[in-house]
Amino acid sequence: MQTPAFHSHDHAHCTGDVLARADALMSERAARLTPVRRRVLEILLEAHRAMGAYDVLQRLAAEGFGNQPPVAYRALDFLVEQGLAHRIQRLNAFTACMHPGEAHAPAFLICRNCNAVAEAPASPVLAALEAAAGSEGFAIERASIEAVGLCPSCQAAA
Amino acid sequence: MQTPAFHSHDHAHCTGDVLARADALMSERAARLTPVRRRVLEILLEAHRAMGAYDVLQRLAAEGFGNQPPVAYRALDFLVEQGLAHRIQRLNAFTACMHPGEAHAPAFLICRNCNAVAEAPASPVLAALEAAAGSEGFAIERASIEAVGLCPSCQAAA
DNA sequence: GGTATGTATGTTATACCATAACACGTCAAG
DNA sequence: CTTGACGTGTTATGGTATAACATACATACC
Repeated sequence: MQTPAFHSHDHAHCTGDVLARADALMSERAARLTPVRRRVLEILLEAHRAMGAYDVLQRLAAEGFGNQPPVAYRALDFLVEQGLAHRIQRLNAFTACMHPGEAHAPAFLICRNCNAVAEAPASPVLAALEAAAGSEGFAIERASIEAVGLCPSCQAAA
Repeated sequence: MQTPAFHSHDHAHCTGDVLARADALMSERAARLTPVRRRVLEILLEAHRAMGAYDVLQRLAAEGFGNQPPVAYRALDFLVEQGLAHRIQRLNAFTACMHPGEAHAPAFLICRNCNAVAEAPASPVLAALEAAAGSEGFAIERASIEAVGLCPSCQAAA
């Protein structure tokens, strides 16, 4: 599977697909995809774009879950730890991972016009970064690679 | 000049050197390195690590400058625009650029133990990222590449 | 079944990060 | 000497994130 990218796609299908794989992954590990956590993942998948913690929280509260920040942050942190979601530093926001389970070093392409976020294949990027870090004697544990620019649609519009 | 890295170095020298080059750059352009801005740059250089805006503000206030957040943020934003400082998204913090003027795509190595931050040469990383983005039709304007891990000293200590 | 233990959720309170909007001062151009 | 651009100071507010504690729920073990 290539990256989901900015192009149109069968959204219901990709959402269901990811959820199913999330369930499978959580059984494999000893992790529990509780109602709040599952719902947060669904919300992220439905939105299909980066959402702030407080946006997620609002949705949760409207559905009878707790309405205090920690409720959202805990679920989001869990999803990030489990590789089911990613945090976009640049936007102080979160987005569902579109191919959970696969080992992947995420690189994000953020459109500054429409705010869409795509995951790009980042292995070569990571390799280059490892090389640069290695020559400094630095041991990388996690990396975040985020690019801001214009997605294809917004380039066309301009 | 290679990256400053995590190793010991003549700190007074690198600070003075960068300041001198900042002055030169500001004359070239039509930009003004006013007292507040210059002082903020000095503070960042002296600290030689990432500092939050409020940390900088505290220092400024103690020296008779304004003590409200915008004072710090405006100076910091100016320095970032001019390429004299960088924002570290991961830390909500700022750090002085160690080689201003030189075209450079910054990649940051952040030690999770001692919080030191080094700039690593990122051209290859950037190239790989451009390639990945290009295949999606995405046009990169700015990128932030940040790695969290352990610096050499903290690896040795562990 | 009952109970202990760990984990998840809910809630209060607070800390931290960032910017909008307006007032005042200064300096150079006209 | 006035106008306009820019920089700084200040008030107020908005957005992001977490510490700390209380409660509930699940599972495993007796």
